[in-house]
Amino acid sequence: MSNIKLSQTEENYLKSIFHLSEFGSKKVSTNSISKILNIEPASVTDMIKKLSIKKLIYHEKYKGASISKVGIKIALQIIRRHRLWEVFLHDKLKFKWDQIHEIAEELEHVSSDKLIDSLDKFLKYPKIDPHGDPIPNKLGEFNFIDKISISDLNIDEIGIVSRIINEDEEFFNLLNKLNIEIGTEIKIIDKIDYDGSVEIKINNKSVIISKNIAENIKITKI
Amino acid sequence: MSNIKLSQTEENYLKSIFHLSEFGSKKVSTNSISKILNIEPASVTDMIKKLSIKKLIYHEKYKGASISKVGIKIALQIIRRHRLWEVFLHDKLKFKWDQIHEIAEELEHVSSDKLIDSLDKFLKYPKIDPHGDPIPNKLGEFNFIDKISISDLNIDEIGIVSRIINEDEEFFNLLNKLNIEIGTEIKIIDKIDYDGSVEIKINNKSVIISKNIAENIKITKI
DNA sequence: AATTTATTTTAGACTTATCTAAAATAATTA
DNA sequence: TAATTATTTTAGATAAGTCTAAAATAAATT
Repeated sequence: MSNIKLSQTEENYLKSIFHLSEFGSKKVSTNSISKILNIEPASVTDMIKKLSIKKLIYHEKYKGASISKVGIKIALQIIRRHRLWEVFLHDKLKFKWDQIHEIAEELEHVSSDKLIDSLDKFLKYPKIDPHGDPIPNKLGEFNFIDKISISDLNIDEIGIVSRIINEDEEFFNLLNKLNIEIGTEIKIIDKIDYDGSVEIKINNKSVIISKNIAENIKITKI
Repeated sequence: MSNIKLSQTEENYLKSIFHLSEFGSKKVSTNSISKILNIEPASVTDMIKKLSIKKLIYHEKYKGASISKVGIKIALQIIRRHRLWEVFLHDKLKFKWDQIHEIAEELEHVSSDKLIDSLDKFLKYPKIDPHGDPIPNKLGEFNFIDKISISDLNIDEIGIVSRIINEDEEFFNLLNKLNIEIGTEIKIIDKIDYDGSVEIKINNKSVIISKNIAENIKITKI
């Protein structure tokens, strides 16, 4: 096993770099890491050096960082832990959808592999977390996520809500009000050219949602 | 609420001081903390100062430390978290009795009160952990623990195993072999004066256990 | 009681993760 | 392309938690 033991801080940087790199496909700037972690760029530079030495990322001065194969593997395990805990908090402890992220941020750093595999089993090997994001298995494999949002559907097309991007409480409340959750069927009634709003039908009721909302709801076309 | 946010390290020191002080009743020496945490006495002195400033313990130079009311309250919450996670690991994730302590040491520092109260509810408000130690409720109240061990019973008396002190794997395996667990009924057949060994009957089978073993098994007399 | 031994504290140093201010480099704009 | 602006890095400082070596105090022994 590649059992490099990382500090919580290193894990957080690595996870952020992985996310910013879009699954390892892009270079990541010092500034973008700085913003996402709310840490000064100078400190980010230090950590970039540290992770480079450990070969979890590659780095050329002034040219941004890219994540290595090993880095990706570790990042996926951290994400696996995070998402499994989210499922636990939501399904078992009955936490609301918008309250789970913060606690999972702490739980994800508990490092026992046996713990995570047992939790996975206990939860019956879930494939997605409560926001619809895929959960990597212990090998780091996962189902690709839906990239189509409500905005991308055409009039009369139908989709199933598969993933919610925004994790805010306000957004949660809004979706609650609209009766939208993972699995909800949505039909496009009209698309308003003026501002990109979309009229949709849910359970035979039709509502108009803004472009921003429509873009934060990913769907699987059927 | 007394929401003083402590670091993991501070929590570990406080918990150790609480345990060493025997529920706040005794003064605790620098050396004893040093030994239990495997940290040099000089470092312990530093932390004692820090916790004193926060009024979680009292300290007079060269005279040992004693834990304050607030310190006890916080220590009990850390213990509550630890023991609830142990129940979760044992009952839900099916971890063996001797494997839960280490993981609970990490989980206990996840700080959300809501998490712990939800976990408590999910586990149906357990009163004891898998070793038989009492779990404080959210107010810090708990049932007093049995202080009698097998060695303290007289011939022909009967007790129910209520608590296992030693948490080693070897001890776990031994108890497994002897068919002893929390709730097992034990009758004293004979006490051997020579070395303090005790002959006991479990499920109608009688065995002789050493003084040391007998002292590591606490019981409730019936 | 004086000496020896043990315990505790102080002093100074190290590591990790952070910061601010300034310097170096890259990117943008005029 | 030269000047300006933005980004990144370096340099030096700080806080938390640890260490070792030495000094101060307390406890035990002769």
